Amino acid sequence: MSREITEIQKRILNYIIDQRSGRGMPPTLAEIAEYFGYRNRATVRQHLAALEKKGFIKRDPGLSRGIRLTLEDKFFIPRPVLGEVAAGNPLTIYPDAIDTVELPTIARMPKDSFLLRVKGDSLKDAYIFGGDIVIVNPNLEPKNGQIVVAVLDDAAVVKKFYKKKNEIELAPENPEYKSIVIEKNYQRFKIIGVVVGMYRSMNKRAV
Amino acid sequence: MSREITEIQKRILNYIIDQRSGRGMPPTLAEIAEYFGYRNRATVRQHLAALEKKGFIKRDPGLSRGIRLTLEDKFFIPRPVLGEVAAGNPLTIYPDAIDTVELPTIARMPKDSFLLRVKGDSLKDAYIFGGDIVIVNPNLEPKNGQIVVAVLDDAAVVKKFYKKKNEIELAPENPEYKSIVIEKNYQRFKIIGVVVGMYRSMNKRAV
DNA sequence: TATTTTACCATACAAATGTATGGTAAAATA
DNA sequence: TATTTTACCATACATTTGTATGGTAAAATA
Repeated sequence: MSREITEIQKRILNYIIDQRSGRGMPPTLAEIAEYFGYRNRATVRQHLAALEKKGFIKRDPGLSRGIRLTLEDKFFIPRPVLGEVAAGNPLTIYPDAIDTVELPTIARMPKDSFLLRVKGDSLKDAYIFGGDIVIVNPNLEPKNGQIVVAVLDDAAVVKKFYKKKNEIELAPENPEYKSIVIEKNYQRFKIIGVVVGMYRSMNKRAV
Repeated sequence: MSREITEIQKRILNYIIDQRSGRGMPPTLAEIAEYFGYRNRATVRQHLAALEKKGFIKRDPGLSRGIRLTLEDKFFIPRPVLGEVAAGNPLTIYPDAIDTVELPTIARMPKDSFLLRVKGDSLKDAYIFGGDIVIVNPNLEPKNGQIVVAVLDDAAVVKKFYKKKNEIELAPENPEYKSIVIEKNYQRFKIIGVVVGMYRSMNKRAV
């Protein structure tokens, strides 16, 4: 049995998450079927069975809208922070978790995403500061203007992404730092993921 | 017709609120009936009709668990009156349906923490902006310098909290707005909770 | 006092919702 | 190649859920 989630299953899972946070309750089988254009609910049911088997959801048999998100059981879930990512000067990502943070469940984190703690102030014009936690999705195709995490010469950077003809520009949010321009087929450069969210705890910092 | 909510109606409303925040979805008529020991759902239905008539809930006919909390909706999703918050003036959150006596009920509505979507820019110096989600803990004693959510004269404000000898100062983060000073035993003022965290989704905004 | 509201009940029905079974076809996997 | 998984379909059925109607009794109100 493959542990991987399929594309369709992922879309259904996302729809459930959206409905739950947007409308305040999980959808019914019929609602899912209608949204995806299925002609009957059994199809949905099979997808849900697959999602449950793979551990993404838990079903309450016989209960209407009885779909629970195992990822989102608690309001806060502890998650590992994989490293600190730098500001101006690139920093290495640690192989193992350096810390855990209690992430609010509304901070929707795809299963394959990970967390990084921001160091320095190169993103301060994007209102992201040292100490903030960014949520990184490694499976997204970066679009122009999005903030990405990348590895450049064995070091990690968090910058705005701009794709050009033959090169890629990584622009800082802070004008004190310069843009980095990389040739498109430069070997020692790799996009790690797209920053999809940010979390800040208020208690530690003196606001 | 009395505008007042009855004791039983209040208990049912609280049960709905608890279920929604605790289990992630509103209860069915049958679940309410079972919890309160009613032998049939028509009784529950009549109470819900009364609650809807008085403006506390909104029902979606034919939909399972189709109970929406109008209070919570207005609390979480600001209404057209938002211009006031953008201008730094307090945002009205409670409609005429609720009098000031019921305010504490709303404050203890969530079990532990709850969420507010920020509108306007009165917190921009704290780097919190419209669209951001703040996480509010109603069970914390506010300390000086912390950001609190409070109800002042039937309106909600999000400000920095400073306790003084005989008064409380609510300072905005944005210097364009003025501080609010309240006498310590002023009746129409109540702290709802302390802002403990903040979350921002990156996909929606053009960073 | 008469009327209305509140707070339950019973019964019946309709619609929504979840379940079960069996089938087809393409893609992935062993 | 044979088998399994994925991704749908159709049909039928059971249960849950919401709705409708009519009734009783106490309390509140006019």
